[in-house]
Amino acid sequence: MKNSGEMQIGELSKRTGVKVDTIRYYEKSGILPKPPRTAGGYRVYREDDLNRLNFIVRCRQLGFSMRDIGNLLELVDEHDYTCADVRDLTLGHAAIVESKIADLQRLGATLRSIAAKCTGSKVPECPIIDALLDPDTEARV
Amino acid sequence: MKNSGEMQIGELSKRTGVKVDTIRYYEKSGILPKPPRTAGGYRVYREDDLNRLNFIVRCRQLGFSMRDIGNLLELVDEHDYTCADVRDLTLGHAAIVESKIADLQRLGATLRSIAAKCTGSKVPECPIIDALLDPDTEARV
DNA sequence: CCTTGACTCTGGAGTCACTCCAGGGTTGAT
DNA sequence: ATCAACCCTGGAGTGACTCCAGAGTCAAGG
Repeated sequence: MKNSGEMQIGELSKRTGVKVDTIRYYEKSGILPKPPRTAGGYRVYREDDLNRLNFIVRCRQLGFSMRDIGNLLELVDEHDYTCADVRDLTLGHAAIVESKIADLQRLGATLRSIAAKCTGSKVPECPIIDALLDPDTEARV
Repeated sequence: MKNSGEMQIGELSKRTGVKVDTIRYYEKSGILPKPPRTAGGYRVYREDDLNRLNFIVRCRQLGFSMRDIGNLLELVDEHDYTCADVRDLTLGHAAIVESKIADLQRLGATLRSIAAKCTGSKVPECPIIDALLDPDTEARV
């Protein structure tokens, strides 16, 4: 691609770190627009697509679902969002993240406490197995 | 089921909180043994199955994958595990949990910091969107 | 004996967010 | 002319379920 901002899917992939297959998947899912094609049927992307894809990547890294991202992009595309809409989405997501952290912390504590009971010996009586078999083990997540 | 420990799938489901479909899925996946059937083809379960299923539930709640659980149960079934084997599996899993927690904590901090920039006003310029569009936002997970 | 309703069966499809593959076409350089 | 490196499509696979349609089973009531 000689032209300034134009590239094909491989370069877009390299510049965003998103796999080629995944880019096509995003297109099929509707969060990336269908790009124009060359005579040979190759997709042609521009800087805009690069930015949009980077946006998607960042959202995914932050744990937003594709549905969330779709909503976000729809708002952006329509220039019809309020900042409050977006903040709500973000804070709602942050709350989910918090509770996941709490769950995992309880989980980690349980795992460590049952592992700590283990002597590492070769006997077939294992406190970990026992703990897992015991209905009273605190293992609520 | 008049007999002491015998029950069919619905009761097993109620007593473990595992959906009927999921129990059948566990059977198909090989971590629950194929139970005997009545003349009519209904699965018949006993207390043993209840215990095993509770074990599975507890492991799943602790975040073990079905593959892990399969390995664990294989060891148990063969009476051929050492306590150290099991501890290794548990601690390996605990390490993964720790790193997930760290990831989520970074994630939560990023979400809160970008949401904090938001005024909630109705203007279409949104600091959250800007932050997401900005390639320098620290959003590594 | 018949019907009703609650239960169960199987096989298959759907979910999410990709990932991989086979079997082919395009492009640019040698 | 041929070669490697790219690109295309459609379909299948992942994990851990969940849901469904359409059919069969069983116990109780009329």
